[in-house]
Amino acid sequence: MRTKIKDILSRDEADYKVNVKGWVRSFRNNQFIALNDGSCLANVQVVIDLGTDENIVKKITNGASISVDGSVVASQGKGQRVEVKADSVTILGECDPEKFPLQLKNRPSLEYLREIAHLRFRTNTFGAVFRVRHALAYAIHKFYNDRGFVYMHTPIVTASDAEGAGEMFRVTTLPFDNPPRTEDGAIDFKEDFFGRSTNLTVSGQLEAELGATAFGEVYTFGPTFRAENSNTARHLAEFWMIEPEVAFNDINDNMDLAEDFIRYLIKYVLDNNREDLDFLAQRLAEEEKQKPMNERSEMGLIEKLTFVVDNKFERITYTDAINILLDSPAYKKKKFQYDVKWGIDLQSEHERYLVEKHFKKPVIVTGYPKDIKAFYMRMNDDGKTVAAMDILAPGIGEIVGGSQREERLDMLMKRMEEMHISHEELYWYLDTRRFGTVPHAGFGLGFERMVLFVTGMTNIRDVIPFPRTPKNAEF
RNA sequence: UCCCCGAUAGCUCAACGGUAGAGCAGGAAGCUGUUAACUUCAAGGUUCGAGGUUCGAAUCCUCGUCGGGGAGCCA
Repeated sequence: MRTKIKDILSRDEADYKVNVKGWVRSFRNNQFIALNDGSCLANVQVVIDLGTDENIVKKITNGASISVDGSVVASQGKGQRVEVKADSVTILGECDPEKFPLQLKNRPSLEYLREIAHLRFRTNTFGAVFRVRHALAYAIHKFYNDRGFVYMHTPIVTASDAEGAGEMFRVTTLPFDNPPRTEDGAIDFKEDFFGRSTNLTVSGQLEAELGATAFGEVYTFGPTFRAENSNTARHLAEFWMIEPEVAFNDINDNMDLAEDFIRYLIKYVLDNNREDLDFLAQRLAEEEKQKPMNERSEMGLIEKLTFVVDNKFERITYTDAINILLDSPAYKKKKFQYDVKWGIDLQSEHERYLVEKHFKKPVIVTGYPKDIKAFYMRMNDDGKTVAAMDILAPGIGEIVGGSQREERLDMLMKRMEEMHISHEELYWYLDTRRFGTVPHAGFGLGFERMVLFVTGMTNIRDVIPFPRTPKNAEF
C-alpha cells in the first residue's frame, strides 16, 4: 500500500513503515534521494545505506521512478523533520541522464519548458501551477453547487455563427481538396456531416440562457475556441470559460455574483494551496528583482490575493471611466497612444491606467456604448448604453465580460436587425423571449486568466497543460 | 496581423569583423549526514536555416523559421 508524500509530511510523525513511489528529483552523496510524487510541492528525503547494491544505486538518476519500502524516521539532517529510511529500493523506470531533457539544476527557462510540455509537470513551478489550476476548477464547481446552480454542458459543435465573439474554427468531414458544390459553385454544406455548416463554439452563453429560463441558475464550464490570430501572453485558441447565467438577476446582482465568485476562488486557494502559492510568490518575487524599480509591482502575490479577498472591487460606469481618463495626468501629458473620447472602446493602456494607476484594485466598468457591445446586451433607458459589465484585473486586463441580457422581444429583434443577425437562425434564442421571458444576467470568466491572476504567472501558455496558439498544437 | 528584440555546447549565457568560452548538466575518479551536496580530471560546437558583403562573418546585409516583449481582437 503506497503512502503519498503529502501524507507523510503532513502527518509529521516518526517510526512507522511505509512504501513510497515517485520520481527522483536529486540524488546526493550516493545516499540521499529527494523524491517527489506530485502529491505536493515538497520532496521527501529517502536515505539509503552506503552498502546498497551498486546496480540499483547506478540507476537512481534524476527523473527515474522508484519504489521505496522503509520506515519514516526523525531526520538527523537539518532540512527536514522526517525522512524515509529505506529497507529496499526498486527501480520502476530508468531515466537515462544523458538523454533526459529536463535538467532541474540548470534553471531551465519557461520558454524551454514549454517545448517539453510533456515533462514540465515534473518541475516545482508547473507542479504548483497545475495543482492550483485543479483547485480552482474544483472550487468553481463547489461555489455554484453550494448555491444551487445546475451545471450545464453546452455544445462544443455549434451551427450558430451569430455570437460575434470572434473567428471560428470550422468543423467538417467534407474533403477539403474537392468539396461538393451547389449549382452556383458554392460549397454544399448539405452534404456535410451535420447537413449544415458547423463550427467549434466560441461561447456557451446563448445555450446557457436557455437553461437559465428553466432552472433559474445555471453555469457552464467548458472549452471554448477562437480562431483569432492573436499572439499575446493573454490569448489562447483553445481555452476554458465559466459562464453563469441567472434568471431574475439584473446587472447589479450580476456584479455581486461575479465579485463573490472571484473572491471565493481566491480564498479557496489561499486556504487550500498555501504551500504552492508560497512557492509561486517566491518565484514571482525573484522574477521581480530582475526588473527595473519602476516596473516592479507594489504587492507580493500573497499580499495581492489577500487584498482582493478583503476589498470590494471598484464599480464605475463607462462614462465615469472616460472622465477619469480625460482628467488624468497621463492624458494631459499626452501619454496615451490612443485618444480618449466617449464612444471609444477602452484600449489596453486605458484599462491599465484605471486598474493599475488610478484605483490599484480590480474595477468593474458598466454601461458601455451600445455600438461597441454585443446584440444581446440589455439597452439602458438612455438609448445609448447597454447593461454590460467588464471586470478588469491588475496585470491581466479583462478577466470577466458580462451583461444583463435583453429580455424584451421587440428590443432584442431590433438590435439584431441593426447588427444584421438573422431572426430565423436564432429562433430558439428568441423563443425564450416569446414564451415566459424574464430579466436575466450572466457573464464569462476566462479560466486561464483567473489561473494567471492567482498564480502570478505572466504567460497564459504556462497555465494550461498543452496550449493551443497560432502555429502551435504540439502534444 | 502590425511594431520592437532575440536565436551560440544538453540547459543558462559570454565572445570589438580576426584561434568560439564559462557555469551547470552529462562521463570518469574521489569524498561520505547530504540539502540545487562538494573536490579533481577529461570530453562536449554545421554559432537557427538559405543566400549575400568581405582577404576573413557568431558578429554586417536580405529573406525565411521559431521564440520573447508590446499592440490589435477578446476571456
